[in-house]
Amino acid sequence: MSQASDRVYTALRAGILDGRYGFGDRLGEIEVAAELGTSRTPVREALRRLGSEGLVEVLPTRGARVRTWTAQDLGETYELRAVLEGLGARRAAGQVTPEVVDELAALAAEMVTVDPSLGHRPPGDFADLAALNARFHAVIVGAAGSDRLAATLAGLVQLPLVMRTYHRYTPAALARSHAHHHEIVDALRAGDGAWAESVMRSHVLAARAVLLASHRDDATGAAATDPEGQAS
Amino acid sequence: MSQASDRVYTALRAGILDGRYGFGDRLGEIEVAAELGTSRTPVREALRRLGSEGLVEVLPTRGARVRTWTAQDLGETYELRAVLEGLGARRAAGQVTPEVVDELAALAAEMVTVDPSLGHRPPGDFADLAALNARFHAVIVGAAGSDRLAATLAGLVQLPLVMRTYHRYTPAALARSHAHHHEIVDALRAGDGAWAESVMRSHVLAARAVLLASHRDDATGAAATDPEGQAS
DNA sequence: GCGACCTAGATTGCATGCAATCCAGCCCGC
DNA sequence: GCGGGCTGGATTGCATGCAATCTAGGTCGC
Repeated sequence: MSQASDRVYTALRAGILDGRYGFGDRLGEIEVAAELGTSRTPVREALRRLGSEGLVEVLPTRGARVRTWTAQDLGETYELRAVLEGLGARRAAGQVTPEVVDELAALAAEMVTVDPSLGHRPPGDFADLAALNARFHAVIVGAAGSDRLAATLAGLVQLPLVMRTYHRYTPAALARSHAHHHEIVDALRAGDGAWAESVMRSHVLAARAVLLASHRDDATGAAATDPEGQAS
Repeated sequence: MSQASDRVYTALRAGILDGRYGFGDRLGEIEVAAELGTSRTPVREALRRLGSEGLVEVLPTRGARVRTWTAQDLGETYELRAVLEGLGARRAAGQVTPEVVDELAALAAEMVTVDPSLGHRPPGDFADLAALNARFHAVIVGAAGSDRLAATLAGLVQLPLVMRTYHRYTPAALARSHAHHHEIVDALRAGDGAWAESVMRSHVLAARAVLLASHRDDATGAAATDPEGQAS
């Protein structure tokens, strides 16, 4: 991990996720290399890697740009997440240990306690909620015990981080999200794969609806550049 | 596409798929570069790219090897294909044009005519059948109209090509495969997404069962190195 | 005789120079 | 005045040299 290539990859990825690089921004090899104090070679590798993950688009002989997302991209990605995370929940239901279920229950409970819309945090402070949510989903995918599934999902779950849409959730949508989390925990504890899969799909498709509605608003109104909050 | 990096990628990929490079074979940068008459730089990029697609595994400071597949890998990959191609079929059913359905029907019919088990080809000659089958699935994914789905599946459909398992299909399994193809065409023509999705999932899971059974045989008996035949 | 260390070879990772390609602006012709 | 072609600048793509790391073999010590 002390490899220069990994350092560049991590730095670029972080820069894209926290908005330091905006959509469509050009990522010149020389420019990035100078910025990170390395040569072009590791930068090239990092850019290609980010390209294969869909965070940047690399055009032959024309360099790399931070990928811009259309409403269709968002819809398709969440459709994939719905079926894949649903599969993960179904698999997890059949083999998850009580300890892991307890951990998920704790995460679901803690998410409620850090929900700004419930007055437990300053309004708009979705950082903790986003982190807990990401962990909740990661634990379930891990419990599914499929490396291939985890690898496939890895390239898909970064998108919501980029979009930072948690701050567009209405209190009602957040309450529904919490309810989904608790229901997923119950389904997993019951070992009911069909139930867990169904709720998880609903959960992701509900997030999809929020994101698409939010994106529509972005298109019509002015896009608020809120630095916090990341979506399901 | 005349880029050296692409040429190396294509050559390595072809070499892995047709068995010229066997499982676990080492792919040294210098060795491959000399073999293809280029320098190490494009070879490095091609290897990383193949690594991100799962065809080779790259270990830090230890080079790349052709990935070896466990039974679990195979099972997981086909499970993913089942839900993803199912999703593709469902989406396609809602928007496919009659012309594309006709093309699929033609492909399904032609697959029957080139099936060696039906006496229309020398025994063991699965090359045409595999090619037609790959095209059949690609057309459906294309008709789904989801770039993101297509990209995700792209990294998954290469595996059956590597495993070359068509030659392990029994005549009954092949007949079932043909029946699935025709049923998928009927479901698409009817615009019935639920039906199309269900059959497609069955189709892929049936292929999964064949592959896993075949893999078990490989483990017990001697592995026949058949150069032809590629699976669903 | 066996095991740990140490050295030598080989290979990957990084840096940098050069060639090819692309884009922008300008100039020329109509 | 306007469009097409062309040249200059900049950037990517490829090749290669050097340093860092790992593996394998041998040697020394116990």
